[in-house]
Amino acid sequence: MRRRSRLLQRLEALVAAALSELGVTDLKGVKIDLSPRRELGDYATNAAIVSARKLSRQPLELAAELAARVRSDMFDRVEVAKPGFLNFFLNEKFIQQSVAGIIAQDKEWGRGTKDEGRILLEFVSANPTGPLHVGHGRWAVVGDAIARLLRTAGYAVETEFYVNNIGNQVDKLWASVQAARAGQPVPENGYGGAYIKEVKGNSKEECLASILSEQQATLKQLGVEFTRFFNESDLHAKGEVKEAISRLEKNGKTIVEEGAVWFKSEEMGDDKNRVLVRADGSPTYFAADLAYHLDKYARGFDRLIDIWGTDHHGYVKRVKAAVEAMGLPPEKLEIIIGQLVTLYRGNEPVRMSKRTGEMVTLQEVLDEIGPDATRFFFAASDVNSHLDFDLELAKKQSNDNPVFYVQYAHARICSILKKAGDEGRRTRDDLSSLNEPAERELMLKLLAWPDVVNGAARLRQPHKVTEYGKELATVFHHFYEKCRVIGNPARLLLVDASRITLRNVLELLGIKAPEAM
RNA sequence: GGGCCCGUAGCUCAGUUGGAUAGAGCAACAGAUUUCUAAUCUGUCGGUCGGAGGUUCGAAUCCUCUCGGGCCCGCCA
Repeated sequence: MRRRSRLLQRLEALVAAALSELGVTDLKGVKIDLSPRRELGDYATNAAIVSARKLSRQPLELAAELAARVRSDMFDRVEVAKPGFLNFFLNEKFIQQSVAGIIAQDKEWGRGTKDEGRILLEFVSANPTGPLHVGHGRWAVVGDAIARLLRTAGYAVETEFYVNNIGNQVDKLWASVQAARAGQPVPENGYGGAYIKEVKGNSKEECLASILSEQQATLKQLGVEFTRFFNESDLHAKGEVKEAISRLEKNGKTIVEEGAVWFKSEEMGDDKNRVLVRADGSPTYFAADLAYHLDKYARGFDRLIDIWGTDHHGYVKRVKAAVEAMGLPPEKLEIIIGQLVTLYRGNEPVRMSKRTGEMVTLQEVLDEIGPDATRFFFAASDVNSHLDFDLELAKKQSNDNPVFYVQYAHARICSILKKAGDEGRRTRDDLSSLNEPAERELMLKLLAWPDVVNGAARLRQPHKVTEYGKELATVFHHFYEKCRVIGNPARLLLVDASRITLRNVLELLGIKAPEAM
């Protein structure tokens, strides 16, 4: 059973009980949701429509019977509508009491139960061969927002950044740095970016450390902190790469051909077999990555989540196959594939390549539009969608960017509460005077917050939170225009509940909730 | 050739475990401030949900085909 708000849980229980009285115990397909329009009530269920067929009954008739059996002081009335929907009209008192509960819960408002399990979330994992670019920014923001989302939903989450600190790429980096210092041209397949000349350090290791530390500084400025940075070299040092390969060998999943050791992924649905150990005896990136996953599994998490760019999507099948072949449960591993970011300057796409050196760094974007707008912008779109990031627009919009709209609502609230002073601190739980449409809309929107958190966490979609933030700000601003607050204790309580909810929304997104703007 | 993702208003995007009349921001136009923050609000304009079939009481959402765009198919990482 999905975790839901108390409000929805209660409605579900009522509907389930009524259905059960009519002989329906199968709840498959039965949904309870917010009504699309207020004339249709506050919440609605398709229970009668879905169940009618199982009973060979007319939906409208069944709906009428259900409506007669659903009785609660939660709502004033239940109406039956067209195809067979049941529309619930919530009782004012119930809504008001629920809103009063928000203030009591404060920072806990919207949080799930604490014991949902342990999750390891890996994201960004950029190579330490150059500055983070805009694409990394998307994963940094989305990954961090998902981590916060899952924590809010009740999971214990650790976040990890995998550092590929050995191998061809880093050798090429060092060669490129040396060439640049000697005034020589960029080596074959080397790195030609302008930053190469700036890299500090007198050894390969020092260069890597200096690049990594710049990446970390950028991430910190963005407000993204990792539980740990995990070095690929540690896997080799601890013998885990050999361990991963020998596990596959032991399970008969390898074959030696042309001098190389291959993982027999073809027989597990992959297009072809994959090399684990090259003919020269060195392990591939793939082998190290398997060791990394072996290590993650050994650490006892309930679930492992990786966020990868779509350019790695073909890699999913072979990693899952290998995990299974190592004798580990593949269903614990969840891989989120996100679409890439295309950078525009006006109508002109900006090509990004470390090789040619033409790129826009995450640091530059941060310096230009700031962490709050950067975070909101990246968190606001579905990772399944390709993102066109227009630098000029992002900069230009900085004054009517949605993030400021949401923050402004919070600042406005704080201003009101400050002005109300002592009056605002006179906490009375009597909200019974809140009966105007604008007040009701605001209260209902506030009460939806726990379900927004649950839904967004379950689907790993932080953009649902930004959407909710925009909606809540809109409803609040509307309320503000209609209803004078100061001098009305009940409204002050409602405003405080709005403040708490907005703050929790922004907190969940890692965006500041300013008290003044 | 095979695979994954996307296609919704002029622009950027929400809306998919199938629900009722498809939404918002920006842009454009017209308004609102003796009143708690105008970074706000109200109204107008704007749609063959890429296209064609199919399933269903019901499709932007699911299936098939098709068109368009992005990405992948290394003994690179």
